[in-house]
Amino acid sequence: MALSIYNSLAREKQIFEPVRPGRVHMYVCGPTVYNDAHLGHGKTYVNFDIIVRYLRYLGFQVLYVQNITDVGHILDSGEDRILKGAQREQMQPMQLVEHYTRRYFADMDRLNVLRPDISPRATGHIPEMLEWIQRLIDGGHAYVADGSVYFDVSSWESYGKLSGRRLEEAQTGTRVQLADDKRAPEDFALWRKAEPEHIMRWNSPWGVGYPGWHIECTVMSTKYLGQPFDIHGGGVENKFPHHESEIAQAEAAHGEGYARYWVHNGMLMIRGEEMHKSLGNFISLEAAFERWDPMAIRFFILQSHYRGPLDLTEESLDAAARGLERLYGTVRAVRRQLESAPAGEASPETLQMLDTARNAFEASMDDDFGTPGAIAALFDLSRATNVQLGTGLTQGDLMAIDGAFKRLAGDVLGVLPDELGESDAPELSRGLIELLIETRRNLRAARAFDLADQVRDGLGALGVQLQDGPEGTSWTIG
RNA sequence: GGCGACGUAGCCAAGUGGAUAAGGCAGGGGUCUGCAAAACCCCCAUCAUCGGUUCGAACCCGAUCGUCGCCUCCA
Repeated sequence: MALSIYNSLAREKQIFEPVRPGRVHMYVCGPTVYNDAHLGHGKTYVNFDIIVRYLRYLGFQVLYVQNITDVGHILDSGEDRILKGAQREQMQPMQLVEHYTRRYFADMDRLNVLRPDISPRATGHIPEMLEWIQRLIDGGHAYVADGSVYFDVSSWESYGKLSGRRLEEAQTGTRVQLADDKRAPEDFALWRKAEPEHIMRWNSPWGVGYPGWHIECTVMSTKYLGQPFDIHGGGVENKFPHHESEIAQAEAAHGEGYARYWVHNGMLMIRGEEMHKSLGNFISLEAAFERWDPMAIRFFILQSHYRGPLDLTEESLDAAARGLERLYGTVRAVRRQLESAPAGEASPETLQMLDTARNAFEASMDDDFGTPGAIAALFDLSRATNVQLGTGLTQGDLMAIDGAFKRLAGDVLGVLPDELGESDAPELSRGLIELLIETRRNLRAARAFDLADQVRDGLGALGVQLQDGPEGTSWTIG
């Protein structure tokens, strides 16, 4: 079955066909690094991480570019987030940017988000932006006004094709409240004249200034991925005006065909509302990690479809964490049993079971990266495996099952660490736990259940859970 | 006001025209166990409301109610 992707530009799912056979060039709008990353960033970059991972699983050679926005952007209010952040933290702008860039990557690492192949910074591409803007001016799609340069939206007929938004002619004749040199309110800035107090500034043919918000993505994606490239991703809230403007300025300079597939992911909600500092429901990833395992957060994100909104509550995250633990339980049991299993090849039944799971997993992923269905396939495999576990599986069987989990839950979904639980514990702890388990076994044999339970409860209070099975007692740290 | 998305069990969340509406969490009943946990088995929804289209709709169309997003920076 072929991979299909929902293309925002076409408003429908389409069979994915890369520009270059076997290769995928993909760009995703990155963060503005002026503050700590929050759960919303987590959702977005986990969503796109899955796309990259699955494309690689399918055998594509993926080149993944995600920018770092380190230029303060023009706000009509005159504020600039990076400058504000720098003032707040008593840092130079570039120092602030460096600080938060590092923290961003550290957070993403914990969520097991693979790093992009290229993380270009806006400030490193000013010359390319100047060139691009000049090309737009030369082509009659941009104009200079008092040291600033604006894209002339009226010069580009297909403006609005992504967002389905038509320009409101009603405003054209009215007086623009904002002190602007724009000819039309919908025109957007490519280059902005710097006020004297603006620290981040560069020389340009039009005077000292700084780049507009949309131009960096167009310039950097094209520079590293060519034009056209395959996939351009970002949050839905960027569809307009950001992505719409990107398309216009890209195609006005280089002709139709900027990015083939536009992929937008849904927002993360906190108890039904968008996360906002002003709403008091802002949760940084760092804070979330104190309460939940990063893997559980990742798993929670993947249990809903990337395109939909995801409503987060404490209960729903707790529920996801318990579900993930169920999957881990199976993998642990498989690995434990491997230590004492008889040699032998994987049986046809086992291979059949894995085939079924893999087919269901791929069918769901092929349908616009349906991670919820893929996870359901893993739960089905988990149950089937648990049933088989008591039937004398061979080393071949167990290795095949473990391999499937590693591939699907580990490589593709990224929710299965290489090591689970027990082996993480320091050697001394492991020795002590084993010793206590042995003692408890003797107590039980002597039918001294009170003392045996005391040992179990005591370990439980320390976070060590015991499970009695037909082949002895196993333990996990949770 | 304009554009758009959504409303599926106690909760989270798939499914978007066809035979019993995925999966997880929680809950109930069992099996196993000294007990517990884990695991396994069984049970738990007619898809916001109303009206259409169709042999057939949660899935298509219309209306209504409700929630949310974008239209200004935002992942």
